[in-house]
Amino acid sequence: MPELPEIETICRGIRLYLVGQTIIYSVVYNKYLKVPVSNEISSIQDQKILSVQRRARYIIIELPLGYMIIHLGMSGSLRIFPLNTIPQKNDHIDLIINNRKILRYTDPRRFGMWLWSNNSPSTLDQLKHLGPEPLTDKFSGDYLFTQSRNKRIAVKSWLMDNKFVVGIGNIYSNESLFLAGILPIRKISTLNIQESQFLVKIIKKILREAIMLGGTTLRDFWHIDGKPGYFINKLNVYSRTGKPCKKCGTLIKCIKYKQRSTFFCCKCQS
DNA sequence: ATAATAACCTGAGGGC
DNA sequence: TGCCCTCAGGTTATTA
Repeated sequence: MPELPEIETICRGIRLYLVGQTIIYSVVYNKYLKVPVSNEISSIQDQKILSVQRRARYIIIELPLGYMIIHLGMSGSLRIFPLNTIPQKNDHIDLIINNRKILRYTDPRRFGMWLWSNNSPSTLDQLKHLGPEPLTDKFSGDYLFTQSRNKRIAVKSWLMDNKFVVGIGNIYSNESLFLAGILPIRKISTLNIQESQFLVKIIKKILREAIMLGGTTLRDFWHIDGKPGYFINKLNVYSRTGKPCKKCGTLIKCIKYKQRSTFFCCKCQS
Protein backbone atom coordinates (compact mmCIF):
# COMPACT_ATOMS: atom_id res chain seq x y z
CA MET A 1 0.00 0.00 0.00
CA PRO A 2 2.30 2.72 1.15
CA GLU A 3 5.37 4.61 0.06
CA LEU A 4 7.53 6.94 2.11
CA PRO A 5 5.01 9.78 2.54
CA GLU A 6 2.28 7.41 3.67
CA ILE A 7 4.56 5.61 6.13
CA GLU A 8 5.84 8.92 7.46
CA THR A 9 2.24 10.08 7.94
CA ILE A 10 1.34 6.91 9.86
CA CYS A 11 4.52 7.16 11.90
CA ARG A 12 3.78 10.74 12.96
CA GLY A 13 0.20 9.79 13.77
CA ILE A 14 0.89 6.82 16.00
CA ARG A 15 3.88 8.49 17.67
CA LEU A 16 1.54 10.93 19.45
CA TYR A 17 -0.43 8.07 20.96
CA LEU A 18 2.45 5.76 21.79
CA VAL A 19 5.66 7.41 22.93
CA GLY A 20 5.93 7.39 26.71
CA GLN A 21 3.05 4.94 27.02
CA THR A 22 3.32 1.27 27.94
CA ILE A 23 2.35 -1.80 25.93
CA ILE A 24 0.48 -3.85 28.52
CA TYR A 25 0.34 -6.90 26.27
CA SER A 26 -0.05 -7.92 22.64
CA VAL A 27 -2.45 -10.24 20.83
CA VAL A 28 -1.48 -11.99 17.60
CA TYR A 29 -4.63 -13.31 15.91
CA ASN A 30 -2.75 -14.54 12.83
CA LYS A 31 1.03 -14.87 12.83
CA TYR A 32 1.28 -15.85 9.15
CA LEU A 33 2.37 -12.64 7.50
CA LYS A 34 5.11 -12.57 4.84
CA VAL A 35 7.44 -13.64 7.63
CA PRO A 36 5.83 -15.43 10.62
CA VAL A 37 5.48 -13.04 13.56
CA SER A 38 8.17 -13.89 16.12
CA ASN A 39 7.44 -15.05 19.68
CA GLU A 40 9.12 -11.96 21.12
CA ILE A 41 6.30 -9.89 19.66
CA SER A 42 3.45 -12.11 20.82
CA SER A 43 4.89 -12.29 24.33
CA ILE A 44 5.49 -8.57 24.92
CA GLN A 45 4.38 -7.43 28.37
CA ASP A 46 4.61 -4.14 30.22
CA GLN A 47 7.13 -2.53 27.87
CA LYS A 48 7.47 1.23 27.78
CA ILE A 49 7.56 2.74 24.30
CA LEU A 50 10.73 4.80 24.03
CA SER A 51 10.39 6.04 20.45
CA VAL A 52 8.62 5.56 17.11
CA GLN A 53 10.83 6.03 14.08
CA ARG A 54 10.91 5.32 10.36
CA ARG A 55 13.63 3.82 8.19
CA ALA A 56 12.71 3.36 4.52
CA ARG A 57 9.20 1.86 4.61
CA TYR A 58 9.75 0.27 8.02
CA ILE A 59 8.20 1.66 11.22
CA ILE A 60 10.43 1.05 14.21
CA ILE A 61 9.02 0.95 17.75
CA GLU A 62 11.79 1.12 20.33
CA LEU A 63 11.25 -0.74 23.60
CA PRO A 64 13.61 -1.32 26.55
CA LEU A 65 14.24 -4.93 25.50
CA GLY A 66 14.49 -4.43 21.73
CA TYR A 67 12.80 -3.14 18.58
CA MET A 68 9.57 -3.98 16.81
CA ILE A 69 10.04 -3.37 13.08
CA ILE A 70 6.82 -3.13 11.10
CA HIS A 71 6.36 -3.22 7.32
CA LEU A 72 2.88 -2.72 5.88
CA GLY A 73 3.46 -4.54 2.59
CA MET A 74 0.82 -3.63 0.00
CA SER A 75 -2.33 -3.64 2.10
CA GLY A 76 -1.29 -3.21 5.73
CA SER A 77 -2.65 -0.48 7.97
CA LEU A 78 -2.26 0.68 11.57
CA ARG A 79 -5.13 2.29 13.42
CA ILE A 80 -5.79 3.41 16.97
CA PHE A 81 -9.02 2.09 18.55
CA PRO A 82 -10.59 2.38 21.98
CA LEU A 83 -9.98 -0.54 24.32
CA ASN A 84 -12.33 -3.52 23.77
CA THR A 85 -13.02 -2.76 20.10
CA ILE A 86 -13.90 -6.14 18.55
CA PRO A 87 -11.37 -7.29 15.93
CA GLN A 88 -12.67 -7.84 12.39
CA LYS A 89 -11.59 -10.08 9.55
CA ASN A 90 -7.98 -9.33 8.50
CA ASP A 91 -7.10 -7.78 11.86
CA HIS A 92 -3.94 -9.70 12.77
CA ILE A 93 -2.20 -7.95 15.65
CA ASP A 94 -3.26 -5.76 18.60
CA LEU A 95 -1.01 -3.87 20.97
CA ILE A 96 -2.92 -3.06 24.14
CA ILE A 97 -1.73 0.31 25.42
CA ASN A 98 -2.05 1.59 28.97
CA ASN A 99 -3.98 4.71 27.84
CA ARG A 100 -7.02 2.51 27.08
CA LYS A 101 -6.19 2.38 23.38
CA ILE A 102 -5.35 -0.42 20.99
CA LEU A 103 -2.87 -0.14 18.15
CA ARG A 104 -4.39 -2.51 15.60
CA TYR A 105 -2.69 -3.99 12.53
CA THR A 106 -4.93 -4.93 9.59
CA ASP A 107 -3.60 -6.54 6.40
CA PRO A 108 -5.84 -8.45 3.96
CA ARG A 109 -3.02 -9.66 1.71
CA ARG A 110 -0.58 -10.39 4.54
CA PHE A 111 2.46 -9.12 2.63
CA GLY A 112 3.45 -7.14 5.72
CA MET A 113 6.00 -7.97 8.40
CA TRP A 114 6.39 -7.59 12.16
CA LEU A 115 10.03 -8.26 12.94
CA TRP A 116 11.92 -8.21 16.20
CA SER A 117 15.50 -7.22 16.85
CA ASN A 118 17.45 -7.14 20.09
CA ASN A 119 20.05 -4.92 18.50
CA SER A 120 20.00 -1.96 16.16
CA PRO A 121 17.32 -2.59 13.48
CA SER A 122 19.86 -1.83 10.75
CA THR A 123 21.50 -5.18 11.48
CA LEU A 124 18.45 -7.14 10.28
CA ASP A 125 18.68 -8.88 6.90
CA GLN A 126 15.73 -6.84 5.63
CA LEU A 127 17.30 -3.50 6.56
CA LYS A 128 21.03 -3.89 6.24
CA HIS A 129 21.26 -3.36 2.49
CA LEU A 130 18.96 -0.35 2.30
CA GLY A 131 20.18 2.68 0.38
CA PRO A 132 20.05 6.29 1.53
CA GLU A 133 16.91 8.11 2.64
CA PRO A 134 15.72 10.30 -0.25
CA LEU A 135 15.23 13.36 1.97
CA THR A 136 18.81 13.42 3.21
CA ASP A 137 21.88 15.04 1.63
CA LYS A 138 23.25 11.60 0.91
CA PHE A 139 20.70 11.29 -1.89
CA SER A 140 21.97 13.92 -4.30
CA GLY A 141 22.20 14.50 -8.02
CA ASP A 142 25.88 13.58 -7.86
CA TYR A 143 25.01 10.35 -6.05
CA LEU A 144 22.40 9.36 -8.64
CA PHE A 145 24.75 10.22 -11.47
CA THR A 146 27.81 8.38 -10.20
CA GLN A 147 25.87 5.31 -8.96
CA SER A 148 24.07 4.84 -12.26
CA ARG A 149 26.85 5.19 -14.86
CA ASN A 150 27.29 1.50 -15.62
CA LYS A 151 23.66 0.45 -15.03
CA ARG A 152 21.51 -0.94 -17.84
CA ILE A 153 18.17 -0.59 -16.05
CA ALA A 154 15.38 1.89 -16.61
CA VAL A 155 15.29 5.08 -14.54
CA LYS A 156 12.01 3.99 -12.95
CA SER A 157 13.40 0.61 -11.89
CA TRP A 158 16.44 2.29 -10.38
CA LEU A 159 14.31 4.73 -8.38
CA MET A 160 12.16 1.88 -7.06
CA ASP A 161 15.12 -0.28 -6.02
CA ASN A 162 15.66 0.08 -2.27
CA LYS A 163 19.37 -0.62 -2.50
CA PHE A 164 19.88 2.64 -4.43
CA VAL A 165 17.34 4.85 -2.65
CA VAL A 166 14.50 3.89 -0.30
CA GLY A 167 10.82 4.70 -0.07
CA ILE A 168 10.03 5.54 -3.70
CA GLY A 169 7.34 3.24 -5.10
CA ASN A 170 5.04 3.16 -8.06
CA ILE A 171 3.17 6.41 -7.43
CA TYR A 172 6.08 8.69 -6.65
CA SER A 173 8.42 7.26 -9.29
CA ASN A 174 5.82 7.89 -11.99
CA GLU A 175 5.02 11.36 -10.66
CA SER A 176 8.67 12.40 -10.28
CA LEU A 177 9.57 11.30 -13.78
CA PHE A 178 6.66 13.24 -15.24
CA LEU A 179 7.71 16.48 -13.54
CA ALA A 180 11.34 15.84 -14.45
CA GLY A 181 10.36 15.32 -18.12
CA ILE A 182 12.01 11.90 -18.29
CA LEU A 183 10.44 8.78 -19.80
CA PRO A 184 10.24 6.02 -17.15
CA ILE A 185 11.81 3.35 -19.35
CA ARG A 186 14.82 5.37 -20.39
CA LYS A 187 18.07 3.72 -19.34
CA ILE A 188 19.39 5.52 -16.29
CA SER A 189 22.90 5.61 -17.72
CA THR A 190 21.65 8.03 -20.40
CA LEU A 191 20.89 10.75 -17.83
CA ASN A 192 23.45 13.52 -17.83
CA ILE A 193 24.51 15.32 -14.67
CA GLN A 194 22.00 18.13 -15.15
CA GLU A 195 19.10 15.71 -15.57
CA SER A 196 20.29 13.78 -12.53
CA GLN A 197 20.39 16.94 -10.41
CA PHE A 198 16.96 18.02 -11.59
CA LEU A 199 15.35 14.62 -11.04
CA VAL A 200 16.64 14.41 -7.48
CA LYS A 201 15.44 17.92 -6.78
CA ILE A 202 11.96 17.02 -8.08
CA ILE A 203 11.83 13.80 -6.02
CA LYS A 204 12.63 15.65 -2.80
CA LYS A 205 10.07 18.32 -3.60
CA ILE A 206 7.31 15.79 -4.34
CA LEU A 207 8.02 13.67 -1.27
CA ARG A 208 8.02 16.73 1.00
CA GLU A 209 4.79 17.99 -0.48
CA ALA A 210 3.16 14.56 -0.22
CA ILE A 211 4.15 14.33 3.45
CA MET A 212 2.66 17.77 4.07
CA LEU A 213 -0.60 16.64 2.48
CA GLY A 214 -0.65 13.39 4.43
CA GLY A 215 0.19 11.05 1.56
CA THR A 216 -1.97 9.67 -1.25
CA THR A 217 -5.22 7.77 -0.66
CA LEU A 218 -6.23 5.57 -3.59
CA ARG A 219 -8.11 2.77 -1.83
CA ASP A 220 -6.85 1.36 1.44
CA PHE A 221 -4.58 3.96 2.97
CA TRP A 222 -6.02 6.15 5.70
CA HIS A 223 -4.51 8.13 8.50
CA ILE A 224 -4.84 6.55 11.91
CA ASP A 225 -7.89 8.76 12.51
CA GLY A 226 -9.53 7.56 9.29
CA LYS A 227 -8.84 10.63 7.15
CA PRO A 228 -7.49 10.27 3.59
CA GLY A 229 -4.25 11.65 2.17
CA TYR A 230 -4.75 14.65 -0.05
CA PHE A 231 -1.80 14.24 -2.41
CA ILE A 232 -4.21 12.34 -4.70
CA ASN A 233 -5.36 15.75 -5.95
CA LYS A 234 -1.81 16.51 -7.06
CA LEU A 235 -1.31 13.41 -9.19
CA ASN A 236 -0.36 14.28 -12.77
CA VAL A 237 -0.08 10.84 -14.33
CA TYR A 238 -0.66 8.03 -11.83
CA SER A 239 -4.05 6.36 -12.46
CA ARG A 240 -4.86 9.00 -15.11
CA THR A 241 -4.73 6.73 -18.17
CA GLY A 242 -6.49 8.30 -21.15
CA LYS A 243 -7.00 11.62 -19.39
CA PRO A 244 -5.43 14.81 -20.74
CA CYS A 245 -1.97 15.76 -19.53
CA LYS A 246 -2.28 18.70 -17.15
CA LYS A 247 0.61 20.45 -18.95
CA CYS A 248 -0.09 19.87 -22.66
CA GLY A 249 -3.41 18.06 -23.04
CA THR A 250 -1.95 14.95 -24.65
CA LEU A 251 -3.66 11.80 -23.38
CA ILE A 252 -1.74 10.03 -20.62
CA LYS A 253 -0.43 6.61 -21.60
CA CYS A 254 -0.14 3.52 -19.42
CA ILE A 255 2.10 0.55 -20.12
CA LYS A 256 3.08 -2.45 -18.03
CA TYR A 257 6.75 -2.32 -17.19
CA LYS A 258 8.27 -4.91 -14.89
CA GLN A 259 4.77 -5.92 -13.76
CA ARG A 260 3.95 -2.37 -12.72
CA SER A 261 1.61 0.12 -14.33
CA THR A 262 3.77 2.87 -15.75
CA PHE A 263 2.18 6.20 -16.61
CA PHE A 264 3.60 9.01 -18.72
CA CYS A 265 2.95 11.79 -21.20
CA CYS A 266 4.75 11.02 -24.45
CA LYS A 267 4.99 14.73 -25.28
CA CYS A 268 6.22 16.11 -21.94
CA GLN A 269 8.64 13.27 -21.26
CA SER A 270 11.59 12.08 -23.35
C1' DA B 1 27.20 -9.25 -10.72
C1' DT B 2 23.08 -7.37 -12.82
C1' DA B 3 18.45 -7.31 -14.49
C1' DA B 4 14.00 -9.43 -15.31
C1' DT B 5 10.37 -12.49 -13.76
C1' DA B 6 7.56 -15.30 -10.66
C1' DA B 7 5.62 -15.77 -6.30
C1' DC B 8 3.65 -14.46 -2.05
C1' DC B 9 -2.05 -13.23 -0.90
C1' DT B 10 -6.94 -11.21 -0.69
C1' DG B 11 -10.54 -8.27 -2.33
C1' DA B 12 -12.71 -5.03 -5.47
C1' DG B 13 -14.54 -4.09 -9.87
C1' DG B 14 -15.76 -4.93 -14.78
C1' DG B 15 -17.64 -7.83 -18.54
C1' DC B 16 -20.65 -11.39 -19.82
C1' DT C 1 -26.33 -13.72 -8.90
C1' DG C 2 -22.13 -15.86 -10.37
C1' DC C 3 -17.92 -16.70 -12.72
C1' DC C 4 -13.71 -15.30 -14.75
C1' DC C 5 -10.57 -11.89 -15.54
C1' DT C 6 -7.53 -7.94 -14.20
C1' DC C 7 -5.88 -4.87 -10.96
C1' DA C 8 -3.62 -3.14 -6.55
C1' DG C 9 1.19 2.45 -2.56
C1' DG C 10 5.97 -4.08 -1.94
C1' DT C 11 9.52 -7.37 -1.24
C1' DT C 12 12.28 -11.34 -2.31
C1' DA C 13 13.72 -15.83 -4.19
C1' DT C 14 14.68 -17.64 -8.55
C1' DT C 15 16.04 -17.46 -13.28
C1' DA C 16 18.57 -15.82 -17.37
